[in-house]
Amino acid sequence: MENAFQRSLYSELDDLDYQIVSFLQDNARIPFTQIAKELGVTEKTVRLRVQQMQDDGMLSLVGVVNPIKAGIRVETIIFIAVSNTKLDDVVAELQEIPEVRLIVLTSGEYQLMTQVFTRNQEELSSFIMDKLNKIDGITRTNVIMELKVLKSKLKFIR
Amino acid sequence: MENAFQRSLYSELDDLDYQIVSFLQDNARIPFTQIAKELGVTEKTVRLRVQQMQDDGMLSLVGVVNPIKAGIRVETIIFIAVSNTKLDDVVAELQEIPEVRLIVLTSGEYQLMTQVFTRNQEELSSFIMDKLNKIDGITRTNVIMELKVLKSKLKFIR
DNA sequence: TCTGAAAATGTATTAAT
DNA sequence: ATTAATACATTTTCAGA
Repeated sequence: MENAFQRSLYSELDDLDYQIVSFLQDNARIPFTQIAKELGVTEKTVRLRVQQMQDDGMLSLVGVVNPIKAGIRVETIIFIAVSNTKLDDVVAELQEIPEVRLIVLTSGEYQLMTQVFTRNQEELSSFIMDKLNKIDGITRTNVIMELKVLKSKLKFIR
Repeated sequence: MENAFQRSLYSELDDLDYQIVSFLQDNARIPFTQIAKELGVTEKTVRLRVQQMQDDGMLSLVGVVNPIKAGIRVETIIFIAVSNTKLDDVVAELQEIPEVRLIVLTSGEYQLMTQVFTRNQEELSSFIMDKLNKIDGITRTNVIMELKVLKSKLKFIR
């Protein structure tokens, strides 16, 4: 019998993978048997595909905590310019700071973009004064407040 | 008998919630019975807490696809300045564009920060030329390439 | 806490490339 | 020859009361 789910030469995920993923994106704990029934394959097949995708690092099934609900009221983007010879050191220091959720090396006038979560303004100001400003090698920063998230498409669509 | 898991006055999540969450952050499909055994509570308690946290919007159990593995090779941050009267319209248009993963209203010289995912440079340039530049009301943009993610702490830690 | 129903797991087998 | 899908038996988990 013909297999309706052809694995593409060019994509790492085939039709079946995508369909399985689309269920799991909504609910990571949906029973494999239910996915299997909806897609007309066996539960074992679904389980195998999910396992493979996880092993390949394509798919993660994770619990995510809403930072707002967990008391994070202030989210900021801080761009950081660094003297070139100190970049590694600065990154190493930033990596140790819990308020720093994200560090990205970027093009443009600042080498680093960071996202910083704090419970309130006071925590932000003490982060900047007591931690950020004490790191050697930082030449300039640009603090941008996140006022409101207007769109967030976490789900991957082909 | 005293309850070892005190619900804090200041946090919406108590100790038990955090411990449950820390298991689910690693593996959203871990059996509740296993969490229960590790924490010395009943499976029912774990199930109830997870249900409550999900109902309250604190916790989501989701499948996440690694964009790199799914063919996304170019990630950019695009800051967008908009004439004030057109902000809503611009946001509405951006919301319809699939390459735009994230839109945040920000302080600073640009009102909007967006994150844009494309498969390659060509897709990025056609996004900018054919979509972004055709939106009425945008006065200035600043395109920043994400070169490398150096830290990404998705997990919430108290 | 208990219990039937549902789901997940493990093994062996078959099919496809 | 290797990889994936299926069938089925067993164990575990789930979701009520």
